[in-house]
Amino acid sequence: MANEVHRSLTLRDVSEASGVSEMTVSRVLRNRGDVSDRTREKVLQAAKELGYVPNKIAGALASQRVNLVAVIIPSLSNMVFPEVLGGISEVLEDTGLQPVVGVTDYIPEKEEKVLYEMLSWRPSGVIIAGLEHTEAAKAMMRSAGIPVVEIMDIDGTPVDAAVGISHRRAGRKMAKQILKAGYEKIGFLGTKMPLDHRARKRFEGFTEALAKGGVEVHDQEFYSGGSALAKGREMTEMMLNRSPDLDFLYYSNDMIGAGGLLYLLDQGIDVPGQIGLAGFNGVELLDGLPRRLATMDACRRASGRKAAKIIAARVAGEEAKSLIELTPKIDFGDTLKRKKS
Amino acid sequence: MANEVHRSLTLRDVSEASGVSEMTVSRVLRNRGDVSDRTREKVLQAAKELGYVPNKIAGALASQRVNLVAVIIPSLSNMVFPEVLGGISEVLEDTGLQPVVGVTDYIPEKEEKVLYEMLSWRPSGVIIAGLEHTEAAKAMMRSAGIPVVEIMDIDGTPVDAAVGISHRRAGRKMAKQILKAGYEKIGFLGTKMPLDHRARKRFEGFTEALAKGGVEVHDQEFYSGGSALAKGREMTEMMLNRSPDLDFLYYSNDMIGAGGLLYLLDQGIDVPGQIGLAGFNGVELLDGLPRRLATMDACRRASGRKAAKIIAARVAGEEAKSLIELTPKIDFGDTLKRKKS
DNA sequence: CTGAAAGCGCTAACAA
DNA sequence: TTGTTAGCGCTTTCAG
Repeated sequence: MANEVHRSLTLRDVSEASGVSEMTVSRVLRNRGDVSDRTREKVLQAAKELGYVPNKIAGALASQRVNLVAVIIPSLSNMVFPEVLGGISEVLEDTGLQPVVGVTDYIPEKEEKVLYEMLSWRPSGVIIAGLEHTEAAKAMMRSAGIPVVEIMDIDGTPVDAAVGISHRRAGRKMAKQILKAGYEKIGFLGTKMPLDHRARKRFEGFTEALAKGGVEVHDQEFYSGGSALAKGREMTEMMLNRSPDLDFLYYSNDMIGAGGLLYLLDQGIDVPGQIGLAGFNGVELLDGLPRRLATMDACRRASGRKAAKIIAARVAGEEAKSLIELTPKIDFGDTLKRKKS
Repeated sequence: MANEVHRSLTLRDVSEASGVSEMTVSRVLRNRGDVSDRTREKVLQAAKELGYVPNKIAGALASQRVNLVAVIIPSLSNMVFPEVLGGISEVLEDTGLQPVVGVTDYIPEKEEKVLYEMLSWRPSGVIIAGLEHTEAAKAMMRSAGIPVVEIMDIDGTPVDAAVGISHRRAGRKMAKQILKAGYEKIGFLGTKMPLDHRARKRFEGFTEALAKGGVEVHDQEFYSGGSALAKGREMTEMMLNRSPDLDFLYYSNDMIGAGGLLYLLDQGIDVPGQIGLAGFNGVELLDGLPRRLATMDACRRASGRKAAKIIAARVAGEEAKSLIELTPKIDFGDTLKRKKS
């Protein structure tokens, strides 16, 4: 007993214990087909007593069906992604599908590897962040023969379906509001991540719309690593020392924006009178700060939900819309003047 | 072509395309056994051209080996858990094992379900948060015949192996420091989560150590839902209105502690002179706040790493220590006096 | 170094 | 309502 090699229980064990054929046991355990109440009882009883756990590997191989949805995201520590995941889980919960998460750390090669790894388990669908992937990755997704939804961005060409906001448009929108409020000397602070395409697109849209208003970004600063809040503080200090005449700071995310806000408040600077601020994301996390940072919500939960719905529909053999643009709303918070000064 | 039903490529397709037996193709693709360079070339070439992705389901069924490790945690939005995951991934990365995450939302029944679901994929090991599980869950883990590591807590009896800190001891330790610094009227603020056993144990240890010093918790308050930062602010305000004579506030996590800190600073209260504060966790996220909150680090990354190492060792057939207690360090920050006042 | 045969544990399809 | 038969796509084992 003690030294016995471990062997999982099989249908056969349950079959023998209950005196019912393997096939019928299988039917009971899956709630498929008609089985008499008496037989069902016997089977359930035996399965429970033995502590039988079905082997999905064998099941999947035999049925050619896997109830898994591959979800591939850049990071878990960004807060953004857990929320997307929440939306996905919420919808998948009552479809019999299950999300399985893979993380890429914003590295295309890792994304490719993770994708390959996940596809080798033959999931029923893929939800993947962004529209930028290696050629090999795109090829894999195209030839996998399963629904693929790219989320959180729609500025580009999806492999199959896409759900998300236009970051370019988001950048433009914020720029317009800033100009409208009368700010003129604008600084930008962001992450040093050439591979964060969404941040890049926001920045592009932002500068483009400023340009249309005859304004250009006056100073900019990028960071990498470390605590975002602390970095926001430092960068803001550096930038204002260098360019004391700035009247607006646009941050590529709310965390560094919050750091900047705390710094300015420390310094006794009038926000948004003397300097206005805006971030991006709508992070609920920050709700308790002394002022609410102006921001724009990226529709994370909704993205997750809609993407999951597309997958679920397609898996069920239904048609589903394949391009959904969500519209982020600006939240002026307390750090962006609302009218021309 | 267009209406063709999708069928994944198989070893057989590669075999035919390369003119090499399926068996040899399999060997090449897994780097197993000796294969001549020429054959290898042909196979690799064919596989690449076809875009073959191996079917791990079939592979796992045939080999009775699955390179997956089930990781079961209460939540992804808690920040704590992504860090643990980081530690796990870091170690598993070079072992050929892959973490697969399941989330329980702190609900025992959901934990049981998630566990069942994951075990049905026959993973090579389980890493699960906490020591409290339903009887059924414990039974499943015991009879799965794979290594199981319970993490983030060691106050209890593990099913198999355990890695983590003693939350009871952590609570005691903080209480002692608070008393030592001379605080006497102490309030506690936490989450209303009867199922967060670790927070509960910290609280128990805390009150116990205070009692030894002849002090008891003077006031307490619990919250649920909402932004932790904002809640910390509100709760602190409420509590101080109710009990203005408090001289120390102990929070069950850093986020609400930070909210409290911001509130006190707003009010112009002298921290830590008039009121001292402490939280729990050592959240790097908060580094940019005006003051550093006193806290205690929960060794999250280390827990993940050690747990993964135990799994990896056991999977490799090696012995591995099965109870590892990590020791959290107090960080006094700027909100806890260091000597008797 | 390469190949053929036998199954992994389950389910689809059909038969009784 | 229940049982039988034949695989699913791969790897193990053993034979060349």
